Amino acid sequence: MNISDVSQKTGLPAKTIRYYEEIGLLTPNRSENGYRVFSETHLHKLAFLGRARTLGFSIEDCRTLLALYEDESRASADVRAVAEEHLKQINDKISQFEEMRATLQHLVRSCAGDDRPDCPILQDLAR
Amino acid sequence: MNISDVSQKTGLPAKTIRYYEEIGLLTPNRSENGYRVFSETHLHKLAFLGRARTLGFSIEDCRTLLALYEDESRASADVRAVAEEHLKQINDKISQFEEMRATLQHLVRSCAGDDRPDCPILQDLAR
DNA sequence: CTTGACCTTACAGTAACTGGAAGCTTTATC
DNA sequence: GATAAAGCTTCCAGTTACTGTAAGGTCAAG
Repeated sequence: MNISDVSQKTGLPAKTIRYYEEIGLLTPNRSENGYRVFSETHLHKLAFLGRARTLGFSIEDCRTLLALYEDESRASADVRAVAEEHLKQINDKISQFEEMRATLQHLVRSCAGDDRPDCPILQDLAR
Repeated sequence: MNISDVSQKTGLPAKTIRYYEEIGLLTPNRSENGYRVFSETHLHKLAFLGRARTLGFSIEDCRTLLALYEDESRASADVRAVAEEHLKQINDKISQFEEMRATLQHLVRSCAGDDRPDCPILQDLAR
């Protein structure tokens, strides 16, 4: 399989697939002309990576998860630890964004939004 | 005022203040020895920037907001438009993170987290 | 007069790609 | 068989908003 087939099947841009190779997440074979050749295994790995990225895992987490995935003697505790840590970070981020949202909503609502210069939003920022 | 005073008063790292100058958000004066000298106005601008960044506005938004702040004849509608757009983006992000959270929570809960290799998390990623 | 704190610039690195240029290979068309 | 279009390659730069580090000038204290 050439890269565009894999791109199409996994939904990952070819650029991204090349990038994943560059950082050592997978190593496709090469045909004589230098083109990358992907196997079913590579396809699975890329799908795995795509899914993990969709769930917000960092590339380094992905590397870890991929290693665990391939380690038949892994402990599920190790996998869960990675996921739990990530979940914690997501919760933190949501909290931060919700705080921003609350403030912004309040400010937007209190701003007339007309052609006059008076603006509670700017007043808040400047306080 | 030297940079460390400003840093202390605004809570912004000196590095960040220098960076803001570099990208043209403010232009402190210089004393003979080359040290930056900040006025009260600079201090206000930096506080403004710090607050805007806390609310998640991008640097480019900050630039726009700062310009509006200094434009006495601004229309509050322009300010509100920036804030509303930003709010929309935050809402999008929250939605995305909440989706991740829901999936991750489910997966974490369904994983035994012991020394056995069976793991629903990996199964999901590999599906 | 030296030590330490503070200031300067300049360059590199971060995360995870993305865009674009220059150039080879393969495939389709005439 | 020539040529053009599509697809592949590598390499380099740019993105966001800083942060770290190095090398070196300046200032206040003892």
